[in-house]
Amino acid sequence: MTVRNAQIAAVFDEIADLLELQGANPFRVRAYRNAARTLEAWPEEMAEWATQGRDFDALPGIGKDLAGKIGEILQRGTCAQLDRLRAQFPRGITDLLQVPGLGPRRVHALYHELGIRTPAQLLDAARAGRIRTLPGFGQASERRIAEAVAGHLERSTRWPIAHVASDVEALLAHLRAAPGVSEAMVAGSYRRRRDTVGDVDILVAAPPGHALADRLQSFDQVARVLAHGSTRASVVLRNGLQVDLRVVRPESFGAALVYFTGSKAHNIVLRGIARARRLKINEYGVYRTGGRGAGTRIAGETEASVYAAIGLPYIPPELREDHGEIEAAREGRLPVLVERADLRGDLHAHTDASDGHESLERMAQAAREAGLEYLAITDHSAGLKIAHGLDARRLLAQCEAIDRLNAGLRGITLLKGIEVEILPDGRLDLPDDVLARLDLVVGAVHSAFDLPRAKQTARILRAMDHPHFSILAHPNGRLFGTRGPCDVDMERIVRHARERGCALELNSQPERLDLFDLQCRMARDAGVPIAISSDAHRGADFRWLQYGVDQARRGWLEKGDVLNALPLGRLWKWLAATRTPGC
DNA sequence: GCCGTTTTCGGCCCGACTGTTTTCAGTCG
Repeated sequence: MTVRNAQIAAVFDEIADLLELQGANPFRVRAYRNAARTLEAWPEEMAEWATQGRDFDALPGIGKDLAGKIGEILQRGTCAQLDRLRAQFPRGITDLLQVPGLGPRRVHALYHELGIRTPAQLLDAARAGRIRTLPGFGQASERRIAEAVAGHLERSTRWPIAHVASDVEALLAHLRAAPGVSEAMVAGSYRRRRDTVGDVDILVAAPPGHALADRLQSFDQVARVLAHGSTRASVVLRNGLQVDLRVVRPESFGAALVYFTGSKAHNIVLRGIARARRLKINEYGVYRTGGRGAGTRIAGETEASVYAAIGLPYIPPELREDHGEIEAAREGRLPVLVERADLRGDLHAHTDASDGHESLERMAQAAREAGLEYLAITDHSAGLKIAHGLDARRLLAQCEAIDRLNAGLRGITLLKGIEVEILPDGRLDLPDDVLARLDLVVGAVHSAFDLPRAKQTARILRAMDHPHFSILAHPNGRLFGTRGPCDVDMERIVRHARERGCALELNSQPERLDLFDLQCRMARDAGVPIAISSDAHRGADFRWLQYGVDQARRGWLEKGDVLNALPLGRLWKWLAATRTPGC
């Protein structure tokens, strides 16, 4: 059994939870949590490091002790310390920590005073009126806990970012229209353009004493109010999304934007740099802490002023994860991130010939209106029955139709392609002589998602070895809310793509956003081009490209890393070069 | 438990809100 980084992180998180319940030194708890976050985000597997004899304490935040525990977890799947801690607490008690409003102290009290060890028992106790009897708890606490547990048991915790965009835009417009508001922006993971968000943070610049919490509550989508003070408020929208509002004076807007955009890890590093310079960063600005000028505010109106105050250039929000961006900023080697306007074409789209909803002509027109110069038509192949996939005869007929259409099109060129099924054994779903007549071949897995890692990886590697293979579509197969990613060895796939000279897709559909951000970075580092593709099934879907670009930026991609940022002439050359010689 | 431009010990980000407190602890982000 190979132990993955995510499993090591889960062990460290559970240790952290149990140490918290035990009342351990909070900084010790934080060390475990930091280690878990580092491992989750690290692009290379520690199991691989172990076979290479590399030392785990080369990871940031991992010292001798945690390095030893990583080694132990790789061998046993757990570690002695976790075993000891588990023996001291009832199984599953850490679930209680997930209930909003319950932290370690209160869970400790609930367990020791009332014997509560599960969310269901907690709900029973709250309804029976037993919680209000505990010191430090009252009737209000009891009611809120009951609501939180009931909500916790049913609520989905994250949304694809595109699913909340219309609510967010409407709410921003509602807030901006309030008198006295000079700016309103989204912060948090939404602004960092993560693929999913758990809640939405909105920041507003307005004079002190402004009744913005009331303005928030008057938004017609608000279902209930969780909290409201003079500078903060939290509400839950009708769809269950939590929105946190913060109000600051205009002169603090930049500092507050840095603060609430995060990530938390990024901010902690910024504060460390500030401390070393005898400065303090909070949501109101950057302040001197030592000498005669102590307390003087030296920055904060803009984000750039905050970064400049600690000697750094502006860092784009998508990079603020403490994944090396601060070191890069210090050394002047921040990437110049790709932008939507850099995309010259789109290399994955469907028509009504398979499961798309519009004709060739309409898709071509919509692509041109989206500012694209070329569009690859890549309908499904026959193996995907549910999508009415194309067999060789229908595909060749479509090729002829594209040739005829191209002859009359202005401002857009259609490329002849296919999204061909990668069969479970790694063969492609169409004959070689048919694939040879296409401009590009996009290969995709739509079946046998649950193959074991070695077989799934070998299946994809074999498909990539096909002489006409161009791009691997949605490489993980994740469909948010439907299925998780396939178990594949992405490092091997990236290495193989480099050796084979083919590309990986970053699928821009909001439920996919696949490649993931860290994998984009891995591909970039390996020199493998990425196609940011819409996978459009109707003309309106070209708007998804923005979400793909957002994720590409999180993966540190520059224009030069993106295949469809090439002008058409250079794309033709790339496509010709990627075909294995002799075919 | 980690770490070093205050350095191998003594720090570790910091402020707002809530509830139950009568001055603050717990939780959250």
